[in-house]
Order: sequence, then structure tokens, then C-alpha cells
Amino acid sequence: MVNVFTMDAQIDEILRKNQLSVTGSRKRILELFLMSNGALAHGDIEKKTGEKFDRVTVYRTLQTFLEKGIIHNIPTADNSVLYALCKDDCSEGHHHDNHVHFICSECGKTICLADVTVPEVKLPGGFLPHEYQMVVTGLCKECR
Amino acid sequence: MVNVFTMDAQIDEILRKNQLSVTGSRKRILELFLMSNGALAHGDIEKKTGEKFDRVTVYRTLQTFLEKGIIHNIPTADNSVLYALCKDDCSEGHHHDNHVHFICSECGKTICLADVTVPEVKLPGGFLPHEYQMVVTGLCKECR
DNA sequence: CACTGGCATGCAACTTTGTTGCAAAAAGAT
DNA sequence: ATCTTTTTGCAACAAAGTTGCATGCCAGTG
Ligand SMILES: [Mn+2]
Ligand SMILES: [Mn+2]
Ligand SMILES: [Zn+2]
Ligand SMILES: [Zn+2]
Repeated sequence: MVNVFTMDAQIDEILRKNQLSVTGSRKRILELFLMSNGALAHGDIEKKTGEKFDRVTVYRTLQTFLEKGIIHNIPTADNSVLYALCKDDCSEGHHHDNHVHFICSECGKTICLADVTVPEVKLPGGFLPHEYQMVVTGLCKECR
Repeated sequence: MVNVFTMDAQIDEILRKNQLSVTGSRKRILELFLMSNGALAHGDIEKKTGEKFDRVTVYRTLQTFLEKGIIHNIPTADNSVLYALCKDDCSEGHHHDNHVHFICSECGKTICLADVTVPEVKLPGGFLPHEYQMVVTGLCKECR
């Protein structure tokens, strides 16, 4: 059971820290990310907020969160775009979410494995790496 | 300069080997993959084939190639869907393309690093891994 | 608490991307 | 050359994402 009081305060703090005005849609969408232990797609958010907010507002809110470094997006092999909360020390333009992502092929859930760091690999000469990303598919705890 | 004669024969062979009838669109799209050293998006193919084939045909051809294991798709953090040729020993359903993919943030090219194998990482208890995928962003040889 | 400038939202209209059913055309087999 | 099966193009549709603009709400000021 999640403590609603502290979550509300947390949401406010995140928005303030990023110099964003505290609005209904931003609070709600941030709440959804905090409640979910996994990643969310645009469609998930639309479903969970119902008719409360316009589709366009959801797009713009996600875009804003991305730019501020509140969320990061996750590479997937299909065309789906997934977003997940960043750790505390991510900031505009500079992310530290170099952790592995796990996608369950059964339930479809995508989970940030915050404790599993992406290993760096040696590249052939000429390539100048900037960021390493890793996605593992398989079965999650519940589905195996 | 690419030898057109051998490429044509190669295209035929690939299609035959996968029990696909040899048609104009399949030949042309396969040719594009063989000529390009990187990955292609649906949009790239549409641009390069011009008005020659219907959009729907391109979608269906890519779908067929995917199912047959002629191409594989590449995870990306944005919403783009990328495809690249599989190695010879890929077959329907069973891919061996466990190599790292490099995306140049300057020119946008995506390259299969066929010789760089994706490292396996140790996951927290409960997760049952099936496939590991890795994407590296940075600057390619030409852009650095 | 009321006022106000600037930012966020909703709406409408539009573009882009992807899907489906079906008839015509092309490919492969005999 | 003829027949059967597969592939293609077209049309219509559905889903996903974008843009401009008027209205509404937020945060700061007095
Ligand atoms: Mn993550
Ligand atoms: Mn590849
Ligand atoms: Zn699962
Ligand atoms: Zn480049």
C-alpha cells in the first residue's frame, strides 16, 4: 500500500525542482509513473486517465518530462515507445539511467533493473560510443 | 562498386531458399538491404523505391522477410522501426543476430556490428532471460 | 485576497503511419 | 498454354502523432 500523503508531496517536489508549474495533468501522470513499478506507454496513460485529459496534453506532458529529465525512454524492438521514471540525479539533457531494461514477453510489462548496470563493450576502431543501452526480453517473476 | 551480376544471383538465392516467389518488389527491397551497409526504416525504403510499389506492399514484404528470418529489427529509443539483413544462418523464428547495434547520433545511420556479441548480464532473482539486445549511440567513422 | 502576465490546456484540423478486404495481376507448377 | 496459388494495388479505414490558436489556469505581485 502506497502512502498517498507522501506521494503527493513527492510529486509536488519533483515538479518544483524542475521549475514546472503544478497542474492537474502533470500531477496525475507523474502519479501514474510513481505507482507503476514498470514503464508506461502513451496508450497506457491515456487508458488510465480516461477522458480526464486531452490526448494532446498527454503527448506534451510526456515531452516536457523527457526534456526535463524526469522520465527517460526505453528502446524496444517493436514500434512501441515506452517511458519510465528517472532516478533522482538525472537532469535536463544529462541522464544517468545506464541500467538494463527487462521486457516480459508474456505480460508485456517493462521493468527498470536499476541495479543492473549496462556493461560497456569494446567497439571496432572508428566508432566513438556515447551511450550504451541494453534490453533483455524473457519472463518476469510473475509469469515464469 | 558492387557487382550487379552476383548480387542479382544472391537475391534470387535468398528468396528461393526461403520458399518465396521471386517478385519485383521483393527483389528490389532485398537489393536495397544488400546495397546499404546499415539498417533501413520503412520510410527509407519508400523513398528509395519511389512510386514503384504500393506502401502496403512494402509493409507486407518487410513482414514476410521478418517472419522468414531474412531481416531482423533493431530496438531504438525513439519510435522508429529499423530493419537489417540477418546473417546466413538465421531461419524462421530462430535468429542468431545477437550482435550490438550502433546508431550514429550525427548522420542517423544504424550499423550492425556483426562481430561484437551482446554480453550477457546477471539478472536479479526471478527473471528468466530469453534474449539480450544492445544498442550503442555515438559517432560513426565518418562523423567523428 | 484580487490582479495579471505567461504558461498550459483543449479543441479542431491535419499529417503520418499502419491495417484490412477484395479484385486484378503475376508467379510457379503441370 | 492452362490452371492454381500467391502477391499486388487500390480503397477505405484506424491509429498515432503534430500544429495553431483561443481559452483557462498557475504563480507571483501588491
Ligand atoms: Mn529505466
Ligand atoms: Mn543487426
Ligand atoms: Zn510478465
Ligand atoms: Zn554518422
